[in-house]
Amino acid sequence: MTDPVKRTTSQDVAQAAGVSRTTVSFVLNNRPNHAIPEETRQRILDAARRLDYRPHASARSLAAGRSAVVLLSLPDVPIGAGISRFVEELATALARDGLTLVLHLAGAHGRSLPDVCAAVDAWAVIGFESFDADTVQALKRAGARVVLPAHVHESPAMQLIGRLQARHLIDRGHRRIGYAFPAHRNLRPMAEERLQGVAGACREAGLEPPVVLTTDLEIPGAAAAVAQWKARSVTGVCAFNDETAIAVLAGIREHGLTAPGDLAVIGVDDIPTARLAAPPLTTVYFDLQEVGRRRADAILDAMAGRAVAPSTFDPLIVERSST
Amino acid sequence: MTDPVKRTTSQDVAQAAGVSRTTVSFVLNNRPNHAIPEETRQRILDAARRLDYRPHASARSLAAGRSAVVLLSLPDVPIGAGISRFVEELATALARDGLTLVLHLAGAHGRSLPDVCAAVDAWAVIGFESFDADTVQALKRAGARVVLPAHVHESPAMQLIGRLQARHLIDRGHRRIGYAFPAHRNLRPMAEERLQGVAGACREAGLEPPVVLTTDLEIPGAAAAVAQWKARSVTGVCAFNDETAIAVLAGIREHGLTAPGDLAVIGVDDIPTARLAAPPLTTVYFDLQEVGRRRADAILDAMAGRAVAPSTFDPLIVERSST
DNA sequence: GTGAAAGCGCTAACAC
DNA sequence: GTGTTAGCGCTTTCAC
Repeated sequence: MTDPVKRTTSQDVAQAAGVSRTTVSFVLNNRPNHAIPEETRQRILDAARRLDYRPHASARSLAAGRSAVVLLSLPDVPIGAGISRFVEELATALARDGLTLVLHLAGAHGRSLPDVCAAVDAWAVIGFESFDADTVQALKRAGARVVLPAHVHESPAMQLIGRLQARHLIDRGHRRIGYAFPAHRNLRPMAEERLQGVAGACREAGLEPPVVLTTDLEIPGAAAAVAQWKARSVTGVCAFNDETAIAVLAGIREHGLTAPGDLAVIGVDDIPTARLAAPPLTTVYFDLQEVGRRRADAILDAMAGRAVAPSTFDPLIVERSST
Repeated sequence: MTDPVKRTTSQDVAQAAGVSRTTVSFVLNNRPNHAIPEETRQRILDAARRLDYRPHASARSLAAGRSAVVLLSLPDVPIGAGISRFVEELATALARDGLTLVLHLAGAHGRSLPDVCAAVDAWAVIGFESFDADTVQALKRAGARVVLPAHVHESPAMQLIGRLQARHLIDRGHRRIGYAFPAHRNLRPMAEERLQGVAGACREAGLEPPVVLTTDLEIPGAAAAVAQWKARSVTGVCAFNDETAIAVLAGIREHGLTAPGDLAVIGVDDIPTARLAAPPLTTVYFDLQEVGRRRADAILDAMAGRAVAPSTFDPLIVERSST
């Protein structure tokens, strides 16, 4: 279990190739300045492969003064296919530059992000949400050289989603909009942003502000919200996400009503069960994979000291029968 | 961006406390042998706190010959609340022993697990599924000192889930059982295990083997499966998970039929939308948080060279109206 | 083109 | 009790 399994060191490779460790280092990191003859290069590469040599990460980062680890902080919310693809894309892009991505699940009781950052000696830390200034400072003190939010959940993008939802409803003639706010507290900040977008769209269309009601993921709660919306003549509701939207749909059925006739509802995320809802749920979809790709570029830019391109975002309405 | 922000070193702390680096090291790692006077101890601790000193992880693990990083490999499947809690629990337990947990999302294109293991210089690697012998070897070569599967998705546990589902149906008088197999290929191995359990329960009850049909997450596919089951006089189906079960439910509605009268269905996971389905879905729930806690103990045992306690598992039926 | 040598920040014998 | 010292495995400057 704790057997000290002798690691193969660059010394071993050097010996096997009949050169010095310096030369091995040069070849393996292909340093441009030192023109090493192809013959020697191959000999070293071969030896390394034969011995299954892996540079010791700690030693390497200690000496080089920079690690090759990038840490992504994920919020404590369900990780669906979208985020998975985002992570995948990011990991792949970073791998192309020799960087390795690891994840941290931001949770109440776990280790703090700066702690984790220090523990893995991360060179860059990416957040799915923006970090506040204190966190950024703490991360830098913990050794992170570049810190940046993923921007995915940043205001403009998040607001755009709400805006899109509301506009979809308004375009279909709804004049009184409801908003189904999530009960889960980790979701609040994101929800606030989206709600801003909905409110903005209503304002621009000359409508009253949305009737916002917190909706948990239980039928009774959802049914109560539906009753309220009906009482206040809301005809269409934007839900924070698909789960909340599905709860609203369940609330509608509970009253013996139907969507979209009695109340239209639109979600966000296009989770797999959205299309299986009764009725199939109209929702906003956005390609997190694409976002991941762009984020990776931004990180690479930041790491190279180049200017970071602002991130963009193209959410899309998937129209089904709930609206 | 790449500003070299001088790190505070143990030297700085030593200086501030007026002692040598050795003493600092002893105090901070509270080495038992060297009885250091409380007064000095406090002075050093204070200095460290004041300077916000964090030992450089790479240097530390290089010198100590062991890192404090534990890597958890997560399968490329949606990470729901269950797995999140498992991770939380694990991270918390490990943190109590000074260990830091980071995650790797096993995906097709990302970096391989041994690569990640080497990159973060992980001391232990935990898998959500069992690793094959080759992987274990590769991980050890990559520097992992203890490698162990999380056992969560191991055969006995997974089979138990299927068994439980089938038994629930059989107890309610169903004599012909169907199995809704997931279309997603990453889910196959786990699904095979669960199906084994269902088949076992049928066998024991003297029933014919379950009618297994692959069911994707679209209404047409699910409706087709439902038609088949009806044609083959299946009256109850065990679905691989709740999403698949919800698809089956949608398929049932598509035919103008109802659950459980025309076809009963039972899922696994108790996802939030399970209770919002039409009708609310009966499902198997298991407390991954509890599993995480036990796994953490096992890891600590393994790391301390103690015998690893076998993991156990207590899935539970959440009965709602779909059965 | 290749190698010798000096660290990176820390730990842990071993001396005092 | 505390400090001195020798590395851990690697990178990198500078000399050959």
